[in-house]
Amino acid sequence: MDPSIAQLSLDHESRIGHDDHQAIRLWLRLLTCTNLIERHLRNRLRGEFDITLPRFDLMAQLAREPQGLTMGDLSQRMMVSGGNVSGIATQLEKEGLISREPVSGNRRAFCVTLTAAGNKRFAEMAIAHEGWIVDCLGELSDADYEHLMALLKDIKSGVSSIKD
Amino acid sequence: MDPSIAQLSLDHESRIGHDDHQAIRLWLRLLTCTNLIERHLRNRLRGEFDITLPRFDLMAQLAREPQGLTMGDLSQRMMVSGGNVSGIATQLEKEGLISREPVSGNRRAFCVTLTAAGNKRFAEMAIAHEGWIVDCLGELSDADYEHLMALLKDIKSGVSSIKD
DNA sequence: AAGAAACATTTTATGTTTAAAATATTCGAT
DNA sequence: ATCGAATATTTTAAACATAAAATGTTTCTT
Repeated sequence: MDPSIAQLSLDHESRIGHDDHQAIRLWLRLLTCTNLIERHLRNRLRGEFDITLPRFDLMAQLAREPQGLTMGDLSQRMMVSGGNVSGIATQLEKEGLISREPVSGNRRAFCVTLTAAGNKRFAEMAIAHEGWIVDCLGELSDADYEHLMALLKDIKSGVSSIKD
Repeated sequence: MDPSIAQLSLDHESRIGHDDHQAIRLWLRLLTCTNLIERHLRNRLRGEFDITLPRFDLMAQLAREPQGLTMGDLSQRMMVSGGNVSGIATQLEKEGLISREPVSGNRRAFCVTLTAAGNKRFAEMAIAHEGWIVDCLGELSDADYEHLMALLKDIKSGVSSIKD
């Protein structure tokens, strides 16, 4: 086979060589799947709602907590740095989708909530978003869903237990 | 249960509500697993070799193609934009790990290859890198590996077939 | 009550990533 | 031969991400 043509696959698995190990192959496949889906969601959110995935994620957290969350709560739940949340919140605030108000009794913290406009907008987006995910993952049988969830749970707890 | 305490999990799955659908739960777990592993690899590469994951990925592509790749090849294989590859390559070139040379017969393209120093450095990193991945994924049985690979393959081909 | 430590957030500096514009080259169809 | 389309790359602007420093607040210890 012509070596210049042999390796034209377009994803991360193109990185593997024939004698690499099982774990690397699995990792690259996992990475490819996640990246493909994430990119799809990003493009859809951008194209249909003119919003980025991080902004959507922040709104999703707030949608589940009508009483609001502090910046620190958001940072923890989104697993990103506080500075990052600060920047994303600033933009959503500028668009009128969230509000940041002082917390009575703790002048360090802010209580972040969806505005009425933010709630309305998120409700529209959430329906579409769920549909896109079903498009990506909906072909699996119930048994496959369960098995995949279980395997990923094992991986997640394993990785979480690794110290830096 | 106190609702203010009920949802303190620290990952993307904190986003799910009790009546959300299967597909969303699976997607969030997939995302969490990938992000945890990716973050771990990033931190390790930074801490032990002072290199970023994208730079490592670019070198990994070149390591498999000793005759070199064009910028466009790299963009396709790494599944990132050309501008991105351009920036990453500029940095690696400055560090003396890759070289960009004109292609005879096509003055638009550049042939990118690992330098001798790049090859040596990559060989060291690749061994450590594989070890880290085994640390993250090594607890799975052979049967689980195979099953997970198969499930992810189905997802990958399904997502790939979705048009933008 | 005073000082130290911990907390909550923002700012700054640096780096990654993308889309889109700009530049330059090659190819193809008249 | 030349005009236009396609190709290959770089540059630019905007968003995202982190770590570290800065700011202000609260709590703990003495």
